[in-house]
Amino acid sequence: MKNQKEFPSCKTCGTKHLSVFCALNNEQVEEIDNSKGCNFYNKGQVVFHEGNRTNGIYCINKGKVKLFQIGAEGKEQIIRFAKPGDVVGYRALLSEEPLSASAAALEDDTTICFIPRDQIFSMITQNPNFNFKFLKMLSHELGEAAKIITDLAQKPVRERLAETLLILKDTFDMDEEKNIQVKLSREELANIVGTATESVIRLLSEFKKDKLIAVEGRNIKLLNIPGLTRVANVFE
Amino acid sequence: MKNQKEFPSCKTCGTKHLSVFCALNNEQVEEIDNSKGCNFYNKGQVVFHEGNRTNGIYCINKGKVKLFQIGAEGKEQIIRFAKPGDVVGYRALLSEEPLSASAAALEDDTTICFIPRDQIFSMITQNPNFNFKFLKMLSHELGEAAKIITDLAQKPVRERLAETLLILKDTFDMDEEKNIQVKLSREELANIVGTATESVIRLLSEFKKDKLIAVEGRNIKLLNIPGLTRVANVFE
DNA sequence: AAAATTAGCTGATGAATGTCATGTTTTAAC
DNA sequence: GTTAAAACATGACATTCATCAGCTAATTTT
Repeated sequence: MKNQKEFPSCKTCGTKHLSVFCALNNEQVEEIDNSKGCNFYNKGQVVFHEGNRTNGIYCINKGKVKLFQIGAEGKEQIIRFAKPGDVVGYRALLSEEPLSASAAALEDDTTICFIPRDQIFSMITQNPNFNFKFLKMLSHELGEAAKIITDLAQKPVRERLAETLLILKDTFDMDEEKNIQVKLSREELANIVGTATESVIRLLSEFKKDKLIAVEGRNIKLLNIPGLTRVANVFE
Repeated sequence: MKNQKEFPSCKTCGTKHLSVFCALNNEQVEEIDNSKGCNFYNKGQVVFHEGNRTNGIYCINKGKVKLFQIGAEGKEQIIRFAKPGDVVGYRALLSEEPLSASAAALEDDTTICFIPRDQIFSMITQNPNFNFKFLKMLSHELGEAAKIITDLAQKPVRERLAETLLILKDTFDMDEEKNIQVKLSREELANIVGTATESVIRLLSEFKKDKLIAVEGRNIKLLNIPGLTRVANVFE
């Protein structure tokens, strides 16, 4: 029963003010809290499977999650990441389509709440602010997806890897020593960039040689962010 | 004043039942009709520019439109197409971000209505069905974008071109003789697939040699759809 | 602790595909 | 109708990058 005491409550959830749920009033938070379920995942464990139906949305309370599709040759393609306060599974719920991606925990003790469909739909209908949060989140994501499409279609692997490192930095932040606060395998990096694991390994060494980054195992330190930005060929 | 007589009315618009606007009642259609504007575009003319702000959404009444971003080397990347009944510009409006893509007419006499922001927002708030149409449209588009990302990251050019032809068929239909009902330059095809114009030219000849398609100028006839599907390596 | 598995690394090689050059055809402009 | 411009086509070549093989280091399992 050790996990029992860590079972989170929406009322005291520190991620609330960062998430879509910040649009809810106390009464509505109470309602979510009563209807939600919560699960704990170790690194690598799958939260939901691409192709299945979902009956609610998942809210990350603790830990990190990757969203990925399995492509033509059974290869994983990482589409997106989620951290505390982020929700996943909402795309499938709102489109009433099967899940377009699988989700897996990136860390041990990843804690994820599940809010059933009916609560979400009723809040969307009742609370226009909550509704607009979803419209905004979806349309923002769609814009991000379009950028990724253009980059994948036009930029070479080297630039895409540099950009991926910068995106990971923006998503998960750095500590005081400029370490990106997420640990990914070379293979996972390759599955974001859309390249082979060996190419990631070689390019990381190049970046290291050029003093753009420092690497210790899965720990990546961004030594020269303007330099990386130049490599990534990012203007805006 | 020749165009005047072709100025469309929402009340009689044949595309209404196909579009998000099918969720509106007569009174609301009337309101949209009174507030909307309408413009005519010739082939190549730009409807809106990436990076600008939008103050409403665009509804295609007649003709075809491409949505594209300009990538790193100034190269066009086509993100999506729109045909009568489709709306464009809604992503930027709902996210309150600048337009993430430009839109240009693919045919002469393309007719596009503009519905101002306030009407859209007030209908979303008033009419839950209309609201859910947008949620569904956005989340569906997001799913499509994820598929495209995985394909761009993992499939070779040959497969992507075959898949593009099949997607164009699904989007714009074929006539009785299996001609895809949209005319694109080789360069535009390249800008969907994410490849060089020369590669598209070569691969189209290969498909032609393999009796998968017939080509006459910009007219592409799909002779063997199961064959193309196999080349595209599409399962679902 | 030993064995086995997984992850990381490096070099060699070849295939896919982008680039460049050039010519031809089609379309648009005058 | 002639000229100019754009689109299409093809060959030669260069480059990027994936694949394969083999090896070492780090984890995990037994």
